[in-house]
Amino acid sequence: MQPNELTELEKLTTTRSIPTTTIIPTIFNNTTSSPTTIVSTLSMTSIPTYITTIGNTNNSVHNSKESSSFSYFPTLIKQQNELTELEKLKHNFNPNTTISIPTNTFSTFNITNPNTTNTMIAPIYTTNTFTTPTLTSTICTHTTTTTHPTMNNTNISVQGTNQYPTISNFTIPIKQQIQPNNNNQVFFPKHLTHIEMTNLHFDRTYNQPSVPQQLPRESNQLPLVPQINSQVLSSTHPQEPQHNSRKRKNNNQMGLEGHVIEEKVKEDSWTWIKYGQKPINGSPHPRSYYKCNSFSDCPARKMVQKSKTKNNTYVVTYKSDHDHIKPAGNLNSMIGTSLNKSSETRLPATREPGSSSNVGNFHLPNVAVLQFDQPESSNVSNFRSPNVMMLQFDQLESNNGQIFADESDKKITGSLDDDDDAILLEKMKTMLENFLVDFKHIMALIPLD
DNA sequence: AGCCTTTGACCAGCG
DNA sequence: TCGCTGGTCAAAGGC
Repeated sequence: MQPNELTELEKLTTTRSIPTTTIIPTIFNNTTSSPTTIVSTLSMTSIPTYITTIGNTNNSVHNSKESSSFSYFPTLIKQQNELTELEKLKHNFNPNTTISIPTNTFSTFNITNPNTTNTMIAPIYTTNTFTTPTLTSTICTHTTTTTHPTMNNTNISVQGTNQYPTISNFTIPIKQQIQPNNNNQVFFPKHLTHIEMTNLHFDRTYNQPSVPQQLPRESNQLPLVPQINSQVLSSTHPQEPQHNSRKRKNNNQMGLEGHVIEEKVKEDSWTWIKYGQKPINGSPHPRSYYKCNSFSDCPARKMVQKSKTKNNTYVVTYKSDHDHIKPAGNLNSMIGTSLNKSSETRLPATREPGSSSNVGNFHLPNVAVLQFDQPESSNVSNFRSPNVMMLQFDQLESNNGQIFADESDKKITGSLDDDDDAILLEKMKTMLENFLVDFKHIMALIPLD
C-alpha cells in the first residue's frame, strides 16, 4: 500500500470490512502423494473512492514443510457512491452456497522437466458467501500461476482481483488443488476467471420492473438514486428551485453503474431514446446518452459506454428514477425502437401483484456471465468450448413476482420496515441458492476438451 | 410523415 | 478568469 493511500484511508469516516478471505491450495507431492494444505486467511478492508491493492509479502504464507508459499492480492475497486448506495440498500440476503467446478472439466498439464521452471494455469475453486446482493458485480477474477521448479518445491502464487462495481460484501474462499498423476501430469479444470451476476431486478434503483415503483419520497427519506437533473426535475417538482444546470454538480452523485454484455445492453425493459453521444477523455469509446422515451419529462437517464477492458461488455449507468411505472405493453423494449410508445396519459403509480414476471411482459437482463480464460500457456491444451457461457435467471425471475406479490403495496409507499426486510431477505436467499444449484448443474455440463 | 439517430453547438461545473 | 470536460439541446439526416 502506498503511503498516500494510508493517508487517504485515515480520512475515511466509514469503512466496511469484507469478511475473511481464505485460500486453501492443496498440493500433492508427486513422490509421496501426501497432501499438504496451506491455509491463508486475509482480512480485507474496502476503501471507498480509491483503488487499493492489498497484499504483499505480509500476506504471504510460507509452509516450511513443503517450502511452499503463495500470496493473494485482492484489489477492490469501488464506485465513489458505493457506500452511499450500500446505506440505501434494503434488500439483503445471506445464502451460503458452494460452487464447485466439476472434476470432468479438468485438463492436463505435462511436467516435461521437473528441474526447469514451468508455468501453468491452475484450477481455482471458488466458494462464495454472499452477505449482500450483488446487483451487478464481478464476483471474482482470478489468475493463477504455478511455478514448478520441482514438484516437491512448489511455489504457488494466486493473484485475485475482486471487483465491486456496485454493492458487494461477501467472502470469497478460494480452494486450489493440484494433483499430478503417476505419469507426472497435473490435472486441472478450466480456468474460471469470471462469475458475473447481473441480477438487476433485485434493486429498484435500477428501475427494474421486479421492484415496485416508488412514490415521491418524504423530504427526510434517502433517495434511492441521486436526482441529478434539476432542470428536468423542476417540471415534475415545481416546488424545487431551478438550477438550469445541464450537468451534474457533483461527481459523487453519479448513478448506479453496471457492466452488461453487448447482447443485453439494449434490454432493460424500458424504452429509451438517444439524445447525445460524446467522446470521453481517456476512453477509446464514446458515451451514448439516453433518456426515458415514455414521458418527455421523465428524469430517468441512461448512459452506455463500451468497456475499455472487456470486449462485448458495456458500462451502463443509470441516473434518476422513472417518475412513472412502465407503460403497459412494453414488451422487450429496446433502445431505438418505436414499439409501444406510450400515450400521454400518465399511468397510476401502482403495480399489479406479480406483474414483474408472471405476465411475461418483461425481458430482464437477468443473466450470469461465466467467462473462461483461454489458456495463456502453450503447455495447456486448447479449449474448444466457448469461453463465455450465459445463464438466465429463470428461477429468479419466476420467483420474483412471488416476492412482491403480497408486499407490493407496502413497497410502493416507501422504505421497507424490518418485517419486509426479513421476508425479502429470506426469499432472495432462496432465489440465489436455487440459482447457484442451477449454476452447478450447468458447470457440470461443460464439455470435456 | 413519423420516429429515431447523428452530430455540432451550447453551456455549466470544475480545476 | 479561462480552458477543459461532459451533459444536453436541437437541427439535420436516415430509415
